[in-house]
Amino acid sequence: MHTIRQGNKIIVQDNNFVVSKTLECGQIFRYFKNGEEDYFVCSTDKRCRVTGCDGKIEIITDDPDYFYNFFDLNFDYQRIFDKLSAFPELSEALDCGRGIRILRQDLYETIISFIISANNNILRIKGIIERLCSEYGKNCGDYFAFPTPSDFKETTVSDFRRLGCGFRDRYLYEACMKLRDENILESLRKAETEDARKILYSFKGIGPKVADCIILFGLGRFDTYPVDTWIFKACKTEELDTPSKVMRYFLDRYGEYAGYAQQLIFFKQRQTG
DNA sequence: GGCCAGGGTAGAA
DNA sequence: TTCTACCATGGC
Repeated sequence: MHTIRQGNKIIVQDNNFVVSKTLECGQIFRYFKNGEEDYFVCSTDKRCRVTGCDGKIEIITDDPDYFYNFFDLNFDYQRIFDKLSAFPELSEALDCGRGIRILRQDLYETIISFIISANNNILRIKGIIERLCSEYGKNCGDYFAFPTPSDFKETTVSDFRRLGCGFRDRYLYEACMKLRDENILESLRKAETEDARKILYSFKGIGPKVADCIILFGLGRFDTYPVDTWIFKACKTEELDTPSKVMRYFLDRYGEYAGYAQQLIFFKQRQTG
């Protein structure tokens, strides 16, 4: 992998980076397709345009430092492919999902987004988040920022309901209150993964699956294995007949790369049913 | 018109 | 600790 920075542009030469797979694998909801391998991506109050394929990607943005970290461009995924190739059951998922990078998303934005994701589908999650941004986020010209905790200061439970959040309305209201205390985010960043799970379980609306998504996408840790309906369908056996058994088994099997293996399986399962 | 979606909570057993 | 009913909403 090789990256070149030129002003407001980052050029990435990497055969293990496919823009469409990275954005459409369910880890992020604020992306907008312009055309083939051509997207706008929003995170917090920042935005970039990502284009390109065949090993050459261009990222155009006013904040190259932010998106260099966001796309985790110091990290070479070849290492993970080599490690996971040792597991024969992953060979198809590795072929299918090659090119997915795990984005280093903003922790607070990830917490809110994945509370919304519970028992929901990706299309609707995107719609809810866009309505939250346009109603409460800062106007940045031709897009809206993700609302900060203080932007939500006067948002009521019924406001969340009105914007289509459903039964998650009170979870979001309470989470916004808690997250106005910056110390929680710092505690999460400093905590060991198992302790981070416990902190996240103290939020109403966050259980095992959502917590592991937040730790994977918001803290960038791969010692996670979020089990949603797709993963459960793909992984269940006679012995592994509950989500918690699936989670424990594959956390142990794939270890420090479990989160990435999970993402490959999720992607393949959604492609092929 | 039921079924399903990046599930979780509360209460019961 | 594990089982069950229930929770809003929109696309299919």
